[in-house]
Amino acid sequence: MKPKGFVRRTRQREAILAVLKGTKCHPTADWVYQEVRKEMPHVSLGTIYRNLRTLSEHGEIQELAFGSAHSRFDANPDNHYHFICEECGTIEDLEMPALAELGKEALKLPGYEVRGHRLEFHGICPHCSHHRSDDYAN
Amino acid sequence: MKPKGFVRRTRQREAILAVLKGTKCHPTADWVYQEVRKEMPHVSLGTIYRNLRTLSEHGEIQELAFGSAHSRFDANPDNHYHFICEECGTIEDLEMPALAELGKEALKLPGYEVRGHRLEFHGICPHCSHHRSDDYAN
DNA sequence: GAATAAATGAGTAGAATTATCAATAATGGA
DNA sequence: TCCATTATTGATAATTCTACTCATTTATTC
Ligand SMILES: [Mn+2]
Ligand SMILES: [Mn+2]
Ligand SMILES: [Zn+2]
Ligand SMILES: [Zn+2]
Repeated sequence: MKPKGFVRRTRQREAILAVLKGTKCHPTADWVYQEVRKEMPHVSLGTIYRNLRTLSEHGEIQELAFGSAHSRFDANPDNHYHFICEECGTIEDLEMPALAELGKEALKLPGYEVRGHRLEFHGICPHCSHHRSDDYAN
Repeated sequence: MKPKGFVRRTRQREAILAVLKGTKCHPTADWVYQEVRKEMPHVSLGTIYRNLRTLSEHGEIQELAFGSAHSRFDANPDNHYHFICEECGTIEDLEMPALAELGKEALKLPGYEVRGHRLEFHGICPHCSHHRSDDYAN
């Protein structure tokens, strides 16, 4: 029987994945669009966005973004680390002290001038974890 | 004598900074806008964006964003770290192995389910570093 | 108080991303 | 091979976030 909600294999999706696998440049959606268009001139930009999301939801690629795309601001200008909830998007400070060794580790790269680093953890916050167990109780 | 290019102290900027200092929630520009409006109903959204940028350029606050706002995509779904150039925005993979201890460190937080972490270094890439010394040569 | 120019408010513009929906095409079964 | 189903597409409109414009206001120094 035909499963409901399965993922189809389309020429467009294959092309997008191939383009992404063929570069090391961590491209934007639009860059991928321009590349795919060379082989498939009628492809739609919406298709690119849709597939990039689908692919990353299925763990075939990853999206590098800060949570929900738009900027967040922090009154504390000193480097510190954050926990971001995948469910509700809240961002919380971690008490963990900034790791000086991390900077030194990366300084080994010849020619690179490392000025700082950012570390963030993601997962489920206690609040959302609660809600989830409520759901299972139904 | 009046210096040129100095930063003025305005009611709006003070209010924005006060709002930001008064929360731990890492708000968006719009959230700050709604808050400031309660005390200052005629404040403009443009003023909020302008000041948030000014304040972070002067190191009084920090902006949490992924480089140039829009998403980048990566064909490699496994966790690995990146170097981001502040000048040209290029993102490069680091050979550094993912640090397992980091996850364990954060797992100490009770109630949090840590699923992963992201680490990125920022600074100046060799290419831009070159250009910069060219500039000084003039 | 007057001169200066930084900053504001109101509106417009742009860029990135998402939503809509009729048409298309991938899939598994007959 | 043909069919029914429905995930996916292409084209376009709509949103959303952020930057820009410019006349007016206002903080700052003298
Ligand atoms: Mn913080
Ligand atoms: Mn990468
Ligand atoms: Zn949560
Ligand atoms: Zn660079």
